[in-house]
Amino acid sequence: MAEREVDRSVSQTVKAQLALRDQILSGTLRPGERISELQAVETTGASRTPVRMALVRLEEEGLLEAIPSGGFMVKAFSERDISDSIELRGTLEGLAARFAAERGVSARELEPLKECLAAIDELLRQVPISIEAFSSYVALNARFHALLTELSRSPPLIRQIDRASALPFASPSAFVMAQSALPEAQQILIIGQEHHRVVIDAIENREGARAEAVMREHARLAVRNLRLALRNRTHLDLLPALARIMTATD
Amino acid sequence: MAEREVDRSVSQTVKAQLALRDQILSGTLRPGERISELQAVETTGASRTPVRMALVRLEEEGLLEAIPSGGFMVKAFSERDISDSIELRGTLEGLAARFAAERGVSARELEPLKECLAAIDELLRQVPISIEAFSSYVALNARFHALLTELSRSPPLIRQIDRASALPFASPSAFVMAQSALPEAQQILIIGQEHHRVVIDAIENREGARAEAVMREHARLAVRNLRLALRNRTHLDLLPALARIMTATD
DNA sequence: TGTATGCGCTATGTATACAATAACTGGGAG
DNA sequence: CTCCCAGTTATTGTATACATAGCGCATACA
Repeated sequence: MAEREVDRSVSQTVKAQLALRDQILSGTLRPGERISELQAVETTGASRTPVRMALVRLEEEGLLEAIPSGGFMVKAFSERDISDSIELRGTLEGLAARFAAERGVSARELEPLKECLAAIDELLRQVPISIEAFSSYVALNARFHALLTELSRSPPLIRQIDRASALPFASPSAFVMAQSALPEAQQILIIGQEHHRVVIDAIENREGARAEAVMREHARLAVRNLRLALRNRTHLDLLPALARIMTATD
Repeated sequence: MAEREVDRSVSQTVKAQLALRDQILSGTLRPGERISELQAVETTGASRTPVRMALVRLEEEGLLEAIPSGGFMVKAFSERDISDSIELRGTLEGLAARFAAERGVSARELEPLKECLAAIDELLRQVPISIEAFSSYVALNARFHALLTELSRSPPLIRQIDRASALPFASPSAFVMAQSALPEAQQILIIGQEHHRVVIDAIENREGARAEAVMREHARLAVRNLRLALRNRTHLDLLPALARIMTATD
């Protein structure tokens, strides 16, 4: 190669990891397919060492599976896998909410959460919600969940929640995306927002069990709606990454 | 090097990973200490590439922390980190028990669990329990937890529980070890066994909420006893790995 | 004497060469 | 015609060489 002008500001490992993840989520690499290191080297521009590091990280992340005889393949997920992953994240977020409530949170710490809540309230006043408002909602919702997780002040728990959310279909955003495919989207967003409101109230009043319960309910709502959305196969194109990765027959 | 007679049956990466983990847990590498790749190459016998792979995996596992400027250091844990990790695992195992109960488990699948239960019952008939019986108990207890996890039939959940148990102090065995330091060890083992009995009963009767609740109680018992054991600093030498890794001041 | 700057060394990130194994293909025999 | 074995090829696992960035120490100047 002549163009040895690599960008040193970000490591080749990270670049390869991002590029490969993108290839998986965009469908360039299909589930079950073995990933050729050589091919990955060509498409990512990095050399074999950083590519291999990226592959290991993606395996730990859950997007790849190690092949016993060597190498990696793209993992395939069933509908059950996906709903379990959402429920799993909800359970962990429930624990985070409980920790926050039991350990106490200052008003100052709760402020960003309340701002998020208010911003979403504002968006939901529109009927029907616009496309732009919807993408704002997705961002705000992700922020709300991240802030809530932080409130637990438990590094091990935060770490696990991050890991559980790494799978694209288990992230809070995926939850909202799935909802968007349904005709009842607006109502669902409103219910979700009510859950957010209750969890803040529970944390403020140091009601651990209630905070936990509502977050778990929040996740179950997501699971229910995901199932509904998947029944309407016509809506699947709204969830392209999901449709591509969900090929296992359960 | 002249002795180029490496064992090809297990990869150098795995060997390096095991060796480094052992060095961390045995205290050769101390928390906060930067891990030198060169030194790791010398002590493990593998070359830099597998050593680096092992370091990445140990980071994902949670034993190491990446240093922004490059390289890895041994992570330090606080008492809070450790009790949170145990509660975290208990929460996940609770979800596994719930899944098993709700989704139904055949008598044949439950059989190994019941055998485990009976074997532990047998051990606990000894008063006081002997050292050999105690190590059998540790093994049987770990097996019980692993079997229970499997019953959830949820690969994503099983994966997360394995990850949560990877940290040495969060594994079911650590729980028992911590207990062993207490004068009331025998009683605690009996209570733990009662939890095991109840969770099987709940799964058999498809009582998801009860199965979940008892597993969470099981974890809280572990947390409580760990705290008690840590109060008795004289007992800390019974938990050497724990004492070494737990240096963060919280 | 203290601080700042520059030089050198060491350790990490990256690239590539080499070795070994697993898969595939072609040919031969039953 | 099919199945099995062997050879070849391609791909992964491992080792090492090279480049670069960061860190420390020493020296010089204020």
